[in-house]
Amino acid sequence: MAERSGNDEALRRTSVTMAEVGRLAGVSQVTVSRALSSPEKVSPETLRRIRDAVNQTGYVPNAVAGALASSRSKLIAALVPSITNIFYSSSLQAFSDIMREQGYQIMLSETGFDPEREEAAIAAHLSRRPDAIMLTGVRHSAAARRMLLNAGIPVVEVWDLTETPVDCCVGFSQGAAAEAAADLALASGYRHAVTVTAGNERAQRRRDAFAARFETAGHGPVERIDLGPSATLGLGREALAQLVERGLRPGTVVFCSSDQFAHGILVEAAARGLAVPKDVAVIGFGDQDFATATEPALTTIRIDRQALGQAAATALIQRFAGFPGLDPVHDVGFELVRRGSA
Amino acid sequence: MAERSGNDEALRRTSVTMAEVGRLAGVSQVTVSRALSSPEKVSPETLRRIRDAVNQTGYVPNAVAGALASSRSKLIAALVPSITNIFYSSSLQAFSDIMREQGYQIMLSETGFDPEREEAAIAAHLSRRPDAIMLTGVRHSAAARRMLLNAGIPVVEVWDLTETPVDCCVGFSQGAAAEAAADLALASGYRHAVTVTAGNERAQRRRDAFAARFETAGHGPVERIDLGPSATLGLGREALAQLVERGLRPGTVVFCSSDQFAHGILVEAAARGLAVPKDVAVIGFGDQDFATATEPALTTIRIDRQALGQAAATALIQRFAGFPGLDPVHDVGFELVRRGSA
DNA sequence: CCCGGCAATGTATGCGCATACATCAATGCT
DNA sequence: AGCATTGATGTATGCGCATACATTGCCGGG
Repeated sequence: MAERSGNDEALRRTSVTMAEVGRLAGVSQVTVSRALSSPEKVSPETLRRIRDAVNQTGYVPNAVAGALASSRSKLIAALVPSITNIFYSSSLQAFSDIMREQGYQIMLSETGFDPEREEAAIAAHLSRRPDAIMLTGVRHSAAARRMLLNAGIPVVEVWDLTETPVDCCVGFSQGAAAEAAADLALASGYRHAVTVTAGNERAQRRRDAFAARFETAGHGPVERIDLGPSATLGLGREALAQLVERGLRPGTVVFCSSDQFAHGILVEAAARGLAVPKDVAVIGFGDQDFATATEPALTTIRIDRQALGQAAATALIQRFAGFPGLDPVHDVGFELVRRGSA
Repeated sequence: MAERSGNDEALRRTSVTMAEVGRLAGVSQVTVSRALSSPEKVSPETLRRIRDAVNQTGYVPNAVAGALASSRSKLIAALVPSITNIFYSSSLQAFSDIMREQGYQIMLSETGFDPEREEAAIAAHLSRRPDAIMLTGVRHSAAARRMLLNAGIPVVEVWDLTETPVDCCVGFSQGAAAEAAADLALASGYRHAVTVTAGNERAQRRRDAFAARFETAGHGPVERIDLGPSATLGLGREALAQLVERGLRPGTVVFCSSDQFAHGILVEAAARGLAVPKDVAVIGFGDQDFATATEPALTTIRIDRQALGQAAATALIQRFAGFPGLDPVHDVGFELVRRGSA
């Protein structure tokens, strides 16, 4: 495996150690260690010799040994439901960009919205002794919570808020966001509502909050179309098709758990010659990049996913720096963006 | 940090070790090690006591120490250009699902299509002594290649093919895929072509191959619209708008570097009352989930991203098992999917 | 001229585990 | 009965580094 090489001086199989580098530079292992981690503590001449030796041997520090010795791994565990879901991947991207700048690397696992998988992943990750862990959501199995508490490392839970985080959380109120959408729909005079919801708990909480608000206002019952775990344009189209077949009442607004569904509804409406928002109004969720470019543009709930990931990273960094008391609950909010579709 | 606890017996700060578990179970450290890694070598009674002790203490194995002692980390490094890009995230998902089943965990970094960032990420990852590494693309800096070869671990490069992989590669021919699209366009009678291309090297190779084929057939020159790094529906719309302003010739086909662009062109065409494929034909790339649900459905090049990730994982697993000679180059192919848009 | 202080380097140690090897008792075989 | 074999466990060791502490030489002030 990777056996070509040969063109290099450095073709050992057993990897180079600090001690070998030191031997070559005429110093001890510890001086090499210092030269790499705090060069100002080593004389310029020695530093030069050590750097030469490093280059000559192709030395790559063994961070495993370093982590064992120092009990700081510079690794962050990150658990997301799904990396193919732009919600999570884009906030993870912002999160890991900041962490990388600080010299941390990311160990990633997907949980598939499954608490059992999450629990297994937490156990696996904790055995690597990460310096911190990022979780998605605030609901975890009892065993998971126990492991996290015992680990004694900073923990940040993202995307949801709770009064009782394991350590701290960064998110927004799903309920408040959905209620804001309901209020907008009511204020705009829509009197019939349908929810189109993906099969995950966060989306369902929004659905329920939207429906409750709408029905409390005396306009109900809200019809619910619950779909599978993945939010696709095609499923959105089918949802509207189904709705039309069952008889679409004028003044109906459709509240979607993601912009993909909403977009599908727009496409299907266009294909059927229905006018949006006149014949059917649509509210999305997420404000994804295409939301401004649909026809009409999507009214949706914007979550600043970048900011969410950054806030999560910042929370951990603050904890590393020893400000554990700082804002255990951080609300990044949401923004209802009114465009053409509702 | 995570200081609540208290409700548990196990509220130490310095984490439990095998030796402590052993003390509690009345055996030595090594017996605990055996009980966990090969329980069949330990008597049932001892095993029971050890398991009790593990539960009682909330023992979490320290994989860092394990890795140092055994020089097997059960970690896989994975480098992708961008996790928010569904191309890479979905094949990464398939890749890591298989790896997880085999007991491996993933360390992830993004390279942003930047060889320098890639090189830095490779160095950082190799210091963690992963058991293998997955890279995207086959072009790497000289230093990166050297480090990879010196590391002496299996390396798999995905998404592209080359005769000279560092170790092995799994992908398809970008050029052949683009040429197939050009052939379809030519066979369908389109005589003018435009490319709409995102700012990354793989997309550009497809653009060039498409244009070359089209022009070689005597129909040129192919007009090129080169856009930024991210492929969005909005940019696709703008591309068509720009094209129309410059005077869209009848019988034009637009070859896009991604389905997002293609979708944007469909949306803009609809908004302008242009018929697809009559007034303008569109070929996408990727066969993303929405490609069947657009109006009309997208003609596109399908890449089986799942299969790609799985093949990459399989290649590594085979190498672990000691079949290093097996297919250093694995072509997963592509499929031209003809739907309504061209 | 002597001593305190600092800069530069070295020595010793252990992080928590896997692994090679040793021990010991029980068992089977001739 | 004697010996090899096997099962169950223990002892010793070191992976490669960080860290606490020790050492050495040099400089300047009193």
